[in-house]
Amino acid sequence: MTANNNSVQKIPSGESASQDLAAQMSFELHSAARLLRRNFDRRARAHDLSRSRWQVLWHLSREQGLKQAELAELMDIAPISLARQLDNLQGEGLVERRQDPDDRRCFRIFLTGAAEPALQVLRGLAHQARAQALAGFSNEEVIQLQGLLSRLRANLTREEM
Amino acid sequence: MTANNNSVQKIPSGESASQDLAAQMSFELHSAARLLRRNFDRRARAHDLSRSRWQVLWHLSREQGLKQAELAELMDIAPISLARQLDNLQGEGLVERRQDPDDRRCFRIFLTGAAEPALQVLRGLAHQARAQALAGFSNEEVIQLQGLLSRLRANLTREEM
DNA sequence: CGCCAATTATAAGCGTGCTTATAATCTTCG
DNA sequence: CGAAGATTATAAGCACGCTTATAATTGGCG
Repeated sequence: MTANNNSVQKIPSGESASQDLAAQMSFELHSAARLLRRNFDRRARAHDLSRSRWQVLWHLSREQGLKQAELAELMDIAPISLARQLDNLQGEGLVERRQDPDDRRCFRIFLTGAAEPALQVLRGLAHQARAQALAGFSNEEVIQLQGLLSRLRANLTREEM
Repeated sequence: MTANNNSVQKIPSGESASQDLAAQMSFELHSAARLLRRNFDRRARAHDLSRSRWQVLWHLSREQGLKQAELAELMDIAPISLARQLDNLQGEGLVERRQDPDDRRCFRIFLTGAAEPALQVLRGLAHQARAQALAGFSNEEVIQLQGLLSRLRANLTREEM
């Protein structure tokens, strides 16, 4: 029952080489994303902002007045995940839920004035994190990376299969 | 106290345009990584494999006999996070901890024979997920993406600042 | 030798995402 | 109108990462 197989079979064909490349890329992607997140988190913690908080604030700073479901969709998380974050942020007075006058089921989400200082800090932190991440990248390379990721994302987004 | 500021100030300078680009790229990176993960998870769930499980198995299939701390380092997660996964995997008989003869503090981690079928499934799933993600990508583009991500990762890895 | 710092694994508890289920409300259509 | 189904928010409970703290062991150094 302890018969482990140590032989790491390297299949030599071209097909598998391309697979190996893709696997390595996936790993890089995963890893890069986590490092970026972690890097930002580390900076943010000193300012009492945590990951989910800044994500919500960042999206709200781009567009306010959405209902929760819409915002969640935009952020690409489940509505319930957002609800809890909003509970916290509302508790701290950074956002507010306003009743939609036309539909009593839903709220519209807005930043409060108290959020502005946090947003200022946020922008600074994001700037720092990206400066480190993209050190040595030309503007063109950033565009290139953005384009490739965007295509990859589109591939995965459309009809789940 | 509800004085929210709806004006989304678009600062027009070139410096900020480049910042905006970088911000967009960060979002894409984050998003692409999550979608890839989620896509794989969705496929894997049907086979009773969960994310952390396959990550551990995948790394082990590349190198066995590491101690937990080393494996965790390789996987870029905290040792304690790995410990819980190994508890589960060991409970299912897919991996085993062998006492290191020279250092009674640590274990060496190995796959058992029972892990092989899971690995087979895993490779198939990974193949599918990547095929979807990289649809329409040339081999060169994958290499390009891999290279850019690798540089980004290196930037974030070295000395935490 | 004997003590102190480092290393290894683990425990406790938190944050944040998810799935699944529920209550309230809206919309549609017989 | 009124019942059925969709939509919106929320609740309960799980998965898995993290930080911080603890126990066992090792290794170095007075």
